[in-house]
Amino acid sequence: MFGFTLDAADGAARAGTLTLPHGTVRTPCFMPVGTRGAVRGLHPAEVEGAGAQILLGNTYHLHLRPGEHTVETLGGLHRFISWQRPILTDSGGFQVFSLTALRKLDEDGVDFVSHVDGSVRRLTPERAMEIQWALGADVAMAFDHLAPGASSVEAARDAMERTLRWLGRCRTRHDELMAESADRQTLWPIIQGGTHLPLRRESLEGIMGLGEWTGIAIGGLSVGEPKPAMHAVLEHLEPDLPRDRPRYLMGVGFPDDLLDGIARGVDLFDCVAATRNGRHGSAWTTDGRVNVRGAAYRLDESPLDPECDCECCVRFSRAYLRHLFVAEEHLGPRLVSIHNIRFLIRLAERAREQIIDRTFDRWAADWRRRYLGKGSA
RNA sequence: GGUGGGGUGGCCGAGUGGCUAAUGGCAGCAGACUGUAAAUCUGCCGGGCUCUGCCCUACGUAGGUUCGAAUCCUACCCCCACCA
Repeated sequence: MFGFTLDAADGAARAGTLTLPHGTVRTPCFMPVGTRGAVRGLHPAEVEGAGAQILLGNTYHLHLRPGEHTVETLGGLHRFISWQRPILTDSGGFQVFSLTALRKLDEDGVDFVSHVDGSVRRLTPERAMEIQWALGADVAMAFDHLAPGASSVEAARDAMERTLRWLGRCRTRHDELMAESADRQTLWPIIQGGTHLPLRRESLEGIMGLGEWTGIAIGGLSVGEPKPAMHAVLEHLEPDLPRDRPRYLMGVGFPDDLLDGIARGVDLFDCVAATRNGRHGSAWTTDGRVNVRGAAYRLDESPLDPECDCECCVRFSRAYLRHLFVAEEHLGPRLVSIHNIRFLIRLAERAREQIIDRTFDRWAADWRRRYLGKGSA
C-alpha cells in the first residue's frame, strides 16, 4: 500500500514512483496546496487538469473549520472535497512558525488563539496525529517546530530537538491509530536544524533511530535563509538519506528551486507561491517572470507562455489576462493560478523525462539560463 | 430675478493667512510574495533639472490686501438648492 520505487537516477537526481492508498505519484512531483480543502479559487477538475497527482491539506486550518469530526462524518477528506487522488496533510507545524504572534509553545504542545473566533486551540503531537487520521490523508506529517531562517545554532537546536521528541510521540500515537487499519495512512518525519549542517545530520540520525519510515521530509527551508544555505543543507543530507524512500522538501518552491532541489535528490515539493503569486498576477514563464498587470501587456495578444499547454495559455491572451486583473474579475487570478500550477507540474514532468534519459544536468542548465534571462534575451 | 451653498492636482474630497506641490480615497505605474491569518502588502504618483537639493507651474478668472494667500477683499464667470 505504501511503496516507493526508484525508476531512474541521474547523478543525485531521481525519478521514482510513489504508491499511496489513493493512487501512485510519479516523481519528481510538485504538489499543489489546498490548505482549507481547496486550492484557492480552483475547481478540483482544474487542479486535475493541470496534472496534479497529489494534493496538500492543512491540519490546523481544517481543524478550525469545518473540524475533523465533520470531515470524518462526511466520509473523510477525499470524499468531502471530491478529490480521489492522494492527499498529504501538513501537521500544523508550519503554523507554529507562521502564526507565532497567535500561539504559545511549551514542551507538550502549542496553544493557538484562533484567528477565526479567538478560541484557544491546542495542538500536540498526539492531537495532530488524531486530526490527520480523522481527515484520512494518505500521508500525515509529523508535528514539528521550525525555526526562522536566520536562527542561531541554539534556537535551531532547540527547535530541532523538540521536533525529534515530538516525533517520538507522533509515532507512538500514529502506531496506535494504525492498529485500526494499517493501510489507511503513513506518517512522515521532518528533518529540522536550520542552516546548521551538524544539526541537520543529528536530526536525520535521530529520525532514523526511531524506526522505519515510508518517506522523509526536509523542513525549515525557504524561510528567510540565503539560497546557498538551503543548497548546502540539501547537499549535506543527500548522501545519508535512504535511497529507497521519497524525499519531500517542504514549502519549496519557485521553478528554479524545483530544479535546484531535484538536482540535489529531492522527489516531492509543495509551495503556495504558484497560487498566491498567481492570484496576485505574477506568472512564471519559460522566459522568466511576468506580472500580467503590467501596462506593457495592454495590447499583447500572445499567450502568457507560448510553450505552455495549460487551460490559460491555450486559450487566452496576455491582454485579456491584464484586463481581468485590472477589472478585478475573479477569472484572472484563477487562470494565472492554473497556469502557475501547470507550469511547476510540467517542469517536474520534464525533469523526470530528462532524468530517465540521463540528460538532466544539461537540460536543467539550459532551462535555468533561459528562465533567468541569461544568454537569451 | 432673489437668497443660500459651492468651484482644490486624471476623478472624488480635506484644508480656511506662513509647518502646502497641498491629508485621504480612487484611478494609474512599479515591486514583493516559498509546508497560505494574503483576491494581500509595499513604493511612486504636477513638470523640469547639474536631483539628500534647486527651479518652474498650480487650488474657477482677473485684480487687490499682506513680508507672505488655496485660505482675506473686490469684480466677473460657472455649478447646485430653494424661492419667485
